[in-house]
Amino acid sequence: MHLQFLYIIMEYNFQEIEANWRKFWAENKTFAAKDHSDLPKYYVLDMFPYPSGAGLHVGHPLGYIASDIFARYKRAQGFNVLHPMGYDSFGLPAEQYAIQTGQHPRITTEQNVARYRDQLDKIGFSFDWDREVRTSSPDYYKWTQWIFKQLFNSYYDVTQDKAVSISALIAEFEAKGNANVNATTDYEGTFTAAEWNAYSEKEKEARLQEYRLAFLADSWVNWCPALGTVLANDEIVNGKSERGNHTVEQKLMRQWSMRIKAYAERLLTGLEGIDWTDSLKDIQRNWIGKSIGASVTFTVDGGVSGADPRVIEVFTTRPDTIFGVSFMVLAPEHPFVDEITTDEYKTEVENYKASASLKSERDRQADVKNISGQFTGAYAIHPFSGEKVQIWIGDYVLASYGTGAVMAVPCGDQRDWDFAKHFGIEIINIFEDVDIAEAAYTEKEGKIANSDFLSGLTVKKAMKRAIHEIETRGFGKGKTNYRLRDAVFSRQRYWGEPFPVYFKDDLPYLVEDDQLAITLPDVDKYLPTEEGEPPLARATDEAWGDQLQGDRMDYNTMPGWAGSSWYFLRYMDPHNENEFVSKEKVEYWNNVDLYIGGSEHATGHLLYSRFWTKFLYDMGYIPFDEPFKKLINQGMILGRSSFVYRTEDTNQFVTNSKKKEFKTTPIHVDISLVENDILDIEAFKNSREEYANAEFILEDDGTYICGHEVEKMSKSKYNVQTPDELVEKFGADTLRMYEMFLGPLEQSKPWDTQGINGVHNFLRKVWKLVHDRNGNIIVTEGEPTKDALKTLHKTIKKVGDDLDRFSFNTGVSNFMICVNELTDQKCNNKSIIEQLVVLLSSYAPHICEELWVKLGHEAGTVGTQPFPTFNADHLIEANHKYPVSFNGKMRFMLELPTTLSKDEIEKEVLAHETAQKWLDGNDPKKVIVVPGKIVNVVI
RNA sequence: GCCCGGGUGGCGGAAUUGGUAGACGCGCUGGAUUCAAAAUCCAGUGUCUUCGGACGUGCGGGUUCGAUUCCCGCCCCGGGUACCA
Repeated sequence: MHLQFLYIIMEYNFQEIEANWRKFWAENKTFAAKDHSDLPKYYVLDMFPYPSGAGLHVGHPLGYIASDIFARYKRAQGFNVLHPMGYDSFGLPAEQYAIQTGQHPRITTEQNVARYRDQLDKIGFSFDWDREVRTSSPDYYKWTQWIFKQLFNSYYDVTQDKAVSISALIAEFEAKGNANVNATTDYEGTFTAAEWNAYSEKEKEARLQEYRLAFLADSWVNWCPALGTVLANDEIVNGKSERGNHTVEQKLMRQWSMRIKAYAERLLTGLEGIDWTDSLKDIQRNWIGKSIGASVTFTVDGGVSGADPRVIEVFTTRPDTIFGVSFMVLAPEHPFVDEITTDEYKTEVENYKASASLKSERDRQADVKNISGQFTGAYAIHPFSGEKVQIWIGDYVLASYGTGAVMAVPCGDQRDWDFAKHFGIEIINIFEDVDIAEAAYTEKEGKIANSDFLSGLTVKKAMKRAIHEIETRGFGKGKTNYRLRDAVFSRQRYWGEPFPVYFKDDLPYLVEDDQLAITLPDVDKYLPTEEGEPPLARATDEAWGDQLQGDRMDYNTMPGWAGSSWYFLRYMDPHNENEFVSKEKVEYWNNVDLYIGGSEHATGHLLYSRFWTKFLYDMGYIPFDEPFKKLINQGMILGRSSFVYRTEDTNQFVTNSKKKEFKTTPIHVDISLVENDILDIEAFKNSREEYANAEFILEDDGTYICGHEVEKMSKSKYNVQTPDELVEKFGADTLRMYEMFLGPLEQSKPWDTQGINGVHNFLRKVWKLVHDRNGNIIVTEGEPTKDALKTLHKTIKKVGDDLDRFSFNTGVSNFMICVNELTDQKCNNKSIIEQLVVLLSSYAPHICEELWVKLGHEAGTVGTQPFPTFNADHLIEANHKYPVSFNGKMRFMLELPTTLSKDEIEKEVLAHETAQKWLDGNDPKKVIVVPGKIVNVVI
């Protein structure tokens, strides 16, 4: 017994080895990144986690392991690597917990961070922990507030195509009014310098708010009564809140917003220069939703009694089809509807509006197939033909997109076609030689007909000509529309960044820089006030202390994406008290070379951080305008749930193969009670009181076999695998390699612990290359064999190539092949094993550090060894084994010298007896010889 | 509907430029070792087979001496998005 225990220790005592090296790395700050270095820099970043109470499961570290291997690889290649980690520590779960328990979210967050840190440390990451950031720390959010101030103090100058200080705009207003101003704004009117200078302070500020990049506006927001807060569009899934699945309604509120629309075009074109997957770029492109076309005005016939004639503006992507317009449709909510409706149609229109408003956005979408609408009795004048066209209202036109009105071209748009057919409206065909009897013609090809000056032109030319005519005749202008909306930036929550804003006479004023950070005041409860004010309104004057200014502080807090939009910059200079990042450091580290994280952030974090980066670039604070050069989305690791089958209304469980004989309900069973699908019946009985007296119908061999299913890992499915227990059982090196071995990084794949033994055995084999059974070092000095050199260099090449293309799974395979071959060769040669250890150290750092020392080197230096150099000479072979095919089917192998010419190879092959057999006396029609590859004989 | 991915043994997956399909690992089968079990080691493992071979990468076609790989048409799965004018 005692001997056996010793024997195991001698073999590969990963627990002791890993604990020692973790301590060594921490004490020696082995992975500290140097801010000043002659080496080229490389920045490897993970999306920092929100520290939730549930801790990490095996899916979380997948990306961290990949990025860590890559960071270590880059160090070996001679780069000065920045590889930091931190916490996105503001967020709703800690606040919800505070509401339930009264515990301050700061305490909850600190506890969770400690737990995360402990879990992360166990996996042996090479993070530079001295650079840790937490978005909820005042040292950090001081600068989030500072960036907000910069946004508040800026507007977007369209002519210069960049953000500019608002003081330049004020100077222009004072000197010349807004006549020459070309800025992104919601303001459409004009004023002179004299008018501006006569404005009251309140009026001036109201006007400026319409230009600022961070601004206050009454906006329709997604209000979630259950959470007592506003949600961003991407925090809503299918009309319900992403967190908690609560109902969301529309509400008009005074909110902070970010004028991200100003950056729509640059966010789009910037995608071209960065190495992200096509699918992710597509998601962002769709989200920004650029459409090119024209805005065209139609005048309402006869006007409105006692007022100027109403002019309806529409947006169209097909100005070339303008002669196909046979009616117009307004959204039921369009402001002109009541004015233009004739007395004759008043009742019908009112009824239609009422029924449309009852339908929620969701109902409308679900009801796409049903065509509905109502004629208003009014007509508009076609700008070119002068014909009268009917004006309808219909709920297929959305008030929130474009101008809330469309010019309907039934021959060229399927929805318009359906609408016209349904209501028997005329369909004008303006396409040459196209039949539109059955459906609209939506292709952008062919020629336009029946269209005055556009007739005979191709669609492409007609578009240009149409826009030209529209502009010269004053009916409108070429225009580009974006689906992207400005982002609401305030939340009625407690656990977020307070705004550096106070109000005086209801006007917002910024807190001075030297008074930042405005820290969170304590409150008695983490809920909205009785009057529906945010939780910060509960803070007493004492709680605010000397931070209190003006009539009151801003009671909102910033959304989750505020802190995460710039955190990658703070890692470069985490302790700087005077700047968010120093110029010198941001110029050295520059943007992120490799960013790894989930694709669920495609339209949130990844868009907002690009926006802020472009803004900070415009203001001259940073030298780049894209934050993440290369992005990899790691796939999800799915859980493998186990099921037992209970027969209905009993306490009797049926084994998997017999469950069909009964009426059963599948019940999730904790995966820790199951091994290789076999249920530990005693443990199951003990797991819950209700199972104590359970009865079982077993397999014929007396076991209970569980069913299984692959699904998302979650507590409620009892399929969560934590990394901790695996590190305990197999070691961090095994876990790291196994997670990589599961499959391609980007792919979703099921978690299955069965295979982990294979990887663990691999590491034991590595250990055995250096040790005998008693733990003695057995490496030999001297020249390595040719075979060993070939094995090593083949591996150097493959592992290096695999790393360069982020194929971590095949890298692990290649290590296994290498070690299998060296074991077969009985190779214990020191020079070979040393290089293997250096190569392997990025994947399995603990064991490699240990072996490196045992091979006689200084502790902690394996990571700084240069990546082994590949030498192709070792792979040169005298012979090549040719697969010989007949008509493309492989028939036999033939080993031939690599020096042979094509003709000589052909001769040798045809002379071979097996070839003669397949030829069966016939002459080959053709023989294809690819030297060094294959031979194919065609008969 | 539209836009992206993907479909290969019992399972996870490999095949990087059109050149031996199934590397590597798991699982399974048989054997060695053991009082026994675990662990370890060895051999086998795509399907069918009359043991010659035939078939085989979602389905149907095509290009090619040769196709998992390229082209055309379809089916299924995953993700994104949607009366976006």
